[in-house]
Amino acid sequence: MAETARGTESRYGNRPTMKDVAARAGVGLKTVSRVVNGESGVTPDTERRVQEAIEALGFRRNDSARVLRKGRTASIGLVLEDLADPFYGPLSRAVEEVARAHGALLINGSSAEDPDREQELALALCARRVDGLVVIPAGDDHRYLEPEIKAGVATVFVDRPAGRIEADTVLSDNFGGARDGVAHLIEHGHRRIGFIGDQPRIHTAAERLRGYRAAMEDAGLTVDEAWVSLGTTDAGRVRTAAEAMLSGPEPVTAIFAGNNRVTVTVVRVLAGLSGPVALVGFDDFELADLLQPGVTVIAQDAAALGRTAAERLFRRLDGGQDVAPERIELATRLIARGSGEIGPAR
Amino acid sequence: MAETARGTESRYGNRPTMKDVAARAGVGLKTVSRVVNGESGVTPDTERRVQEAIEALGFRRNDSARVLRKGRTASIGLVLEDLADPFYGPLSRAVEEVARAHGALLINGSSAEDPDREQELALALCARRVDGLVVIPAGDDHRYLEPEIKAGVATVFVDRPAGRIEADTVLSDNFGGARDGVAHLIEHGHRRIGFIGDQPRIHTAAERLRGYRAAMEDAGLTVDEAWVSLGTTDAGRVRTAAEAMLSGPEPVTAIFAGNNRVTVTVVRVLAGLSGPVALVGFDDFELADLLQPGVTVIAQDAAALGRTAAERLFRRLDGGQDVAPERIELATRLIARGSGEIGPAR
DNA sequence: TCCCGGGCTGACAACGTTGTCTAGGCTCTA
DNA sequence: TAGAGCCTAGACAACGTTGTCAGCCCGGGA
Repeated sequence: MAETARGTESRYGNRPTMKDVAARAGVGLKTVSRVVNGESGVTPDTERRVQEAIEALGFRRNDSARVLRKGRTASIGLVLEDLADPFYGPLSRAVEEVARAHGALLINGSSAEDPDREQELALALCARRVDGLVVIPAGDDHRYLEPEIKAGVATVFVDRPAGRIEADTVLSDNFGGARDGVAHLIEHGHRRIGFIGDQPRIHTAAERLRGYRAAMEDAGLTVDEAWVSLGTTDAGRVRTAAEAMLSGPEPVTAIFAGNNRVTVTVVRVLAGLSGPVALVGFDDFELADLLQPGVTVIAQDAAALGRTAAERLFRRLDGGQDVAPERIELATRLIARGSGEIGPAR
Repeated sequence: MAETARGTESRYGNRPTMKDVAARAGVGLKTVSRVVNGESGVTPDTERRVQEAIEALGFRRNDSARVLRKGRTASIGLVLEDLADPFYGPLSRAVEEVARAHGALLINGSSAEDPDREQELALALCARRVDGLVVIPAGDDHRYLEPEIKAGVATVFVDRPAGRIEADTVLSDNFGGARDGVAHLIEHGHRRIGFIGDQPRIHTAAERLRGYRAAMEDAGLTVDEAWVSLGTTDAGRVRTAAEAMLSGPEPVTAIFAGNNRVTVTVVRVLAGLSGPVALVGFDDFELADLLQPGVTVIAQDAAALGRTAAERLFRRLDGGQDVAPERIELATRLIARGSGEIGPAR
């Protein structure tokens, strides 16, 4: 009825652009841009007219176009193993907080521990032109990221080191933590100690196993290979492994569990047993203190890992493109709660 | 030394574009586009030349530009309360899986239970032109999303309903679940039952309280307002509340905990007590079965909430823009483990 | 009165990609 | 052998925004 000549004023699925706003406010395109971005040099009266048009049309700036023009997306990517794993929640959250403090958005995805999926995800994030990337590696060859890093994508690896490329890395002291945990069991009189861990191709698993062996060796103990079990961390596999090393003529009297999932399964197995078996687990978990007995753990600080990595990333973005890659290792902490202090049955 | 006339071949921070690839391969721009997108109509020989140029330059398509041209981003946003909360991990993961199945990327952010931050985040996601939005509301007024929804952003609310707008919503049966849980305690002989919940402005908290009151009323019991405590779910507040209702001349003999964080804190309080107090908590949590006694809970299926919401969202994106908003309510399930079956002390 | 300077404003190109359209070369058939 | 038809390839505009630059208008000083 009124002026229909104006064009596509917000047809369904057809969002208004600055051009529409400009037309409606009777100003130039660039003036709208100035108002939207809070730049100076616009008369209060003009600004008001533009604001009204924005309001009326429900305009929102298209950041894709903006990114295209400006080159930076103000977003970073996070590739982790599984968001549903309680270890990664706090880590992810910490990264997000740092990103937020730098005005960036976090895009994340789960690799499900699959190297191909990790690569697919990381490259998809690069295609969105994230400014930086935090990666918890699933694979062990990251040369596919080389062109991206060279092109300026700040990249930091967390929890596990990058494979076959130089890059910033933030790790926990997996070796030292495991060694301390096993030493703790040895101190309490154990000689036959089992180790149940994740697949050996995973760096953390390998390091923790190394720590186990080192502690045993330091104490002059020989490891019976029947005490060592590596593989997936699903409950069935872990249960079988635990039951195997707890039975037989020379059963282990203590178990070192290689990560939180393993620990929980082992707790369940031990709960069905009569005799006392000692347990120390890598990774702390909620309620560990409320179990009977409380579960002694090697705690790593997931939030600190995330925070450290993200801060490193933004330091690189804020100028320091050419600093040499660094490897940062965070200490672990033994939290004694009882399960590690059980002496061996005689 | 050789041909420098070619231009900016991948200067640091200056990524190669299709134009660069085209120049290097000696073909037209559009041909590169065809190869990159796997379109047909390119000679094997030409394709090989282009692939080599891509490889050599480390080219990767700029999705920002692509999005700008095509209109769809193949990404959806998730606004939730806190990624570090174990309840949201599986939910987020479920949304991600559905998104992945539809070839979309998930961008998520935490509102930290702050309505302003929720709005800021949701609108930032809209500015990135996500195709859809899954929101776990922190605020109770979502009219700010109206222009976005009208413009075609498929939006689904989860866990709590949208405020003051019509939109798809996926909820648990908070009222029914709480009523069942409290009825369970009443069945086991309790008459004085406490309720510790989240802030009443949060929909789930209000519904659960309503369920509590309904169960009490159904059983002909009067609620002493000293038994009801609502507020933040930090451990200090909850501990104080629990201790208050457990002391005095007429202490409660059972507690219904309004969510997982409350439950855990209450478990800790009860662990320090001598007398038996019954407990039922809303939300299941890992290891609930391993505590002594096992904790009886009302379980909701976080993954199903996320999956249902995401599927609804994509159904809307894949054509059904104009279906009327729907409210889907998922059933809860009482899992009896012992703590709810304790009879009242006499 | 004229000129100069400063403050607002808008025209225009560019960012990197994709859709459309046209040109050219080839094969196949009559 | 000529024409039709198909297949490959490239030129060009457009997506929505921002940086650059030039023009306009107004007030003040000479």
